[in-house]
Amino acid sequence: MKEKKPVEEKGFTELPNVDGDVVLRFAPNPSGPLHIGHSRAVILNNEYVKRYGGKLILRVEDTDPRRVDPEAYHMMEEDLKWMGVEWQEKYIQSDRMEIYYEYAEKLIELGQAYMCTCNGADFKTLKDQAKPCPCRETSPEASMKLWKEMPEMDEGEAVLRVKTDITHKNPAIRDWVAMRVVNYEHPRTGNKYKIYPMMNFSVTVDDHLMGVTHVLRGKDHLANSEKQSYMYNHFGWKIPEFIHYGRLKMEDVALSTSKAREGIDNGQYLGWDDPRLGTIRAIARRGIKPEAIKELIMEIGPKISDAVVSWKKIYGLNRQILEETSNRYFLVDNPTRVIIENLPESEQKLVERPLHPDHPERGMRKLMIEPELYLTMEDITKTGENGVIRLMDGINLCFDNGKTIYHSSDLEDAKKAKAMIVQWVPVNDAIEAEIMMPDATLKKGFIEKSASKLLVDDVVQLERIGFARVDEVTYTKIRFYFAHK
RNA sequence: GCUCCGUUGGUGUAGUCCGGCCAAUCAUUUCGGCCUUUCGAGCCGAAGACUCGGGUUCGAAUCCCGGACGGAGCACCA
Repeated sequence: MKEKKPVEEKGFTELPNVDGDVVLRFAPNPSGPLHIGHSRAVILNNEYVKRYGGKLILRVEDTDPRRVDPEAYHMMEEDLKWMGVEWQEKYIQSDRMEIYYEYAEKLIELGQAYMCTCNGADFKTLKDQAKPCPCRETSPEASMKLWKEMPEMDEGEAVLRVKTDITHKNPAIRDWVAMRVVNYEHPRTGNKYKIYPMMNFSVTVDDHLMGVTHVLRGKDHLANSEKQSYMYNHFGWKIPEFIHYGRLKMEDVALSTSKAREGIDNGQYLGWDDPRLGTIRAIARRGIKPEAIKELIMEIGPKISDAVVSWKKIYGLNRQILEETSNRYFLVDNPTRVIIENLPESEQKLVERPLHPDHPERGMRKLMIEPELYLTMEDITKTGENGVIRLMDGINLCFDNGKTIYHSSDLEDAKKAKAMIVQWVPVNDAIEAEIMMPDATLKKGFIEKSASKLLVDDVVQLERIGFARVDEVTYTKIRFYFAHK
């Protein structure tokens, strides 16, 4: 038995200022299914909760009705479950509108938020010069009055702003928007609400109310963390630890949800689980195991610099898992049917090969050497007219003028002739098979009979081809999704 | 342009806070060899890095200054 490698912790460093249990949250915007870029936040949060104890909150941030895909709510949960993530509490922000209104009013009363009726461009001009707009002087009473009138307003007529420091050296931080009017039907709440909180506002209220101790978020939120700090201070709330991780980029994969959606809509991609996409469901369908993703993220950790991950890296991690669990089968792709002219009766024998070379206890596969066999076209071509080819655990063949001729049966003969040793499938009981490749091309061929026992989601190693996940099994055909070599 | 942040082999990481034990860790990758009737695994070996320039210091990957490169933000998105 091989020893299982210990889980490398590497970049998975300690969280700062942990005092007992931690409360963490994963807070996605429901705009589509999760992709591998999300896995950094997902895995890190989940693993830190496991390490320190405490709880993980799933919070769906759907406060922009225009950016909500109703399908995403359940797709995201499916993806999280596939990744083995367990959350103890779940909130949906569109259920919490009244809470946000309540805190907006409190902030107005504190004089730390004001209704601003400037148009965006005017405000920006002033802001960029570190000058307050006239609305900043609005009294809490007057702001409150305007706030109450806000549901009657149109988009853009007024916003609620949180006071920060109008001279802050980073213009992005200056007096940010907390609430705005949105005239758009929300997939969950319909037209019940017109005033929606901005992410910075709802996040701050929720993180405080939910007792979040550590906020793990992408470094694109660096400025937001600073914006939010002002609001924490206005309320006298304790600021959680903010940890910003860098972006996770995948080689050759467009991760953006909007681009994927576009491609799906125009028929370029097969769906959210198209093998070319970087979505969690696409990766899952290809037979990548959640443990491989977890190990990847654990190695990268929560550091702020970006990480560029190659598929090879993921394949390597996945292979360590699959190698142990995957049974072996012969599949012949791009098949050519050969008829062996002079196959001796004595050589028409049963060949047995283990399902897994390291685990004989899993049993054997049985294939009959018969005159009619499928071989891969490329193997025949490479062998050529003068070469010898060996059927794995079987016999040696050569080709002459388009004919296939029995050569010998001893392995030594094959070695002497420098024969390729190839997989083969008897025509007699071959099962039709196809493999969906990572570039979404389809390979067709035949697989040996013993594969008929395979079940959907099994991952096997197709000898000399690579690892593949069983995607669909029918009476006449087995479809695989290719994982990697 | 402005504001912030980052930069260790092909890739990912350790080390950077608290300078010396770092001629730099581990993994993956690539290339050899052994083993093996596939691939993979295993074993052995090899390749390959501190962004650059100054400064401080007896001594710098580590501290300071400057440049380069890269990234993020500069929304009534999250």
